[in-house]
Amino acid sequence: MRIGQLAQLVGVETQTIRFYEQQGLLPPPDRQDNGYRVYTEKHGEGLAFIRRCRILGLSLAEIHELQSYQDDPHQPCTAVNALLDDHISHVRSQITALQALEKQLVSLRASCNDDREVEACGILAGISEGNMHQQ
Amino acid sequence: MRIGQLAQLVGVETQTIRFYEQQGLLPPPDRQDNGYRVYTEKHGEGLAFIRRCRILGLSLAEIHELQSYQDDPHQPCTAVNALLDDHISHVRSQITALQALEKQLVSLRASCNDDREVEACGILAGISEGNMHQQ
DNA sequence: TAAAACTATAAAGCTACTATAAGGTCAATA
DNA sequence: TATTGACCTTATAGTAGCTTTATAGTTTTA
Ligand SMILES: [Zn+2]
Ligand SMILES: [Zn+2]
Ligand SMILES: [Zn+2]
Ligand SMILES: [Zn+2]
Repeated sequence: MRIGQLAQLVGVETQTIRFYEQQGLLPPPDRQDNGYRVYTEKHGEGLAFIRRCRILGLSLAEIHELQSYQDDPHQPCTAVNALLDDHISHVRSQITALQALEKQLVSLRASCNDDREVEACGILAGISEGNMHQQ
Repeated sequence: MRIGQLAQLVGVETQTIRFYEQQGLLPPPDRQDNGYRVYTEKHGEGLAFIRRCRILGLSLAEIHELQSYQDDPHQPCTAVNALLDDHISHVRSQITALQALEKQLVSLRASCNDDREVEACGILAGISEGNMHQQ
């Protein structure tokens, strides 16, 4: 299987596959005589794993960590679970921060209607005066 | 006022100030004979404005846009209000996406306890098998 | 006077790709 | 046979918003 086929199979661009290889997330495949990469089914599984992790918002570093656990299958999986717990709390704190931000933005938006000049814009005034609620 | 004092006043690093100048967000200040930048109060206000915008999650491009409106104070402020509306909807869609992600992560987390080997980890199995709910 | 603290520029690093450039390989076609 | 087109290769730069590093000159302080 060449790189283009693998890319289409998993739904990724070819450059992304080379990038993962370069980052050490995908093992370097064999090459044909002409230098073309040749992939096996295992590479497909590895790449799909990476992509599903990315969809879950895991960083490449976190994925690398998960892969290192997979290489040691008889260890307890405590670290895997902890990694996910950490990630969940990251996501939750992002949500909290964005919700606070939304509140600020909505209240700022309420300080202006559409019938003013820039000079009198309640939004610009609100930002300039710095009367923003601290989070 | 030199760059270090301005930085301390606004709570920014000196490099950040130079960066904003380079990006065209802060007007280039006068220089002393030795080349040191000399800032006025206006620069302080401008920098504080940028920082408050950043706290509100506005991009440098959005800030630049706001500044261009400020340069034309007798235009109607419709564009300012629209910019904020757009930004609010960006933030809201981020929140929605993250909440969906959190759900997925929590359900994945529930598929494992702490007393397994990596081989049998419900989380790694869940990711590998790809039985993830589509968003 | 010499060290500490400050300033300057330029360039690289961070994340996770994406895009571009310049070129080699291969099968099918005119 | 020449050439088109689709595919592959590497290397390099761009994205956002800084932060870090390197190297060097200046001012302040001990
Ligand atoms: Zn994470
Ligand atoms: Zn307005
Ligand atoms: Zn925005
Ligand atoms: Zn587990």
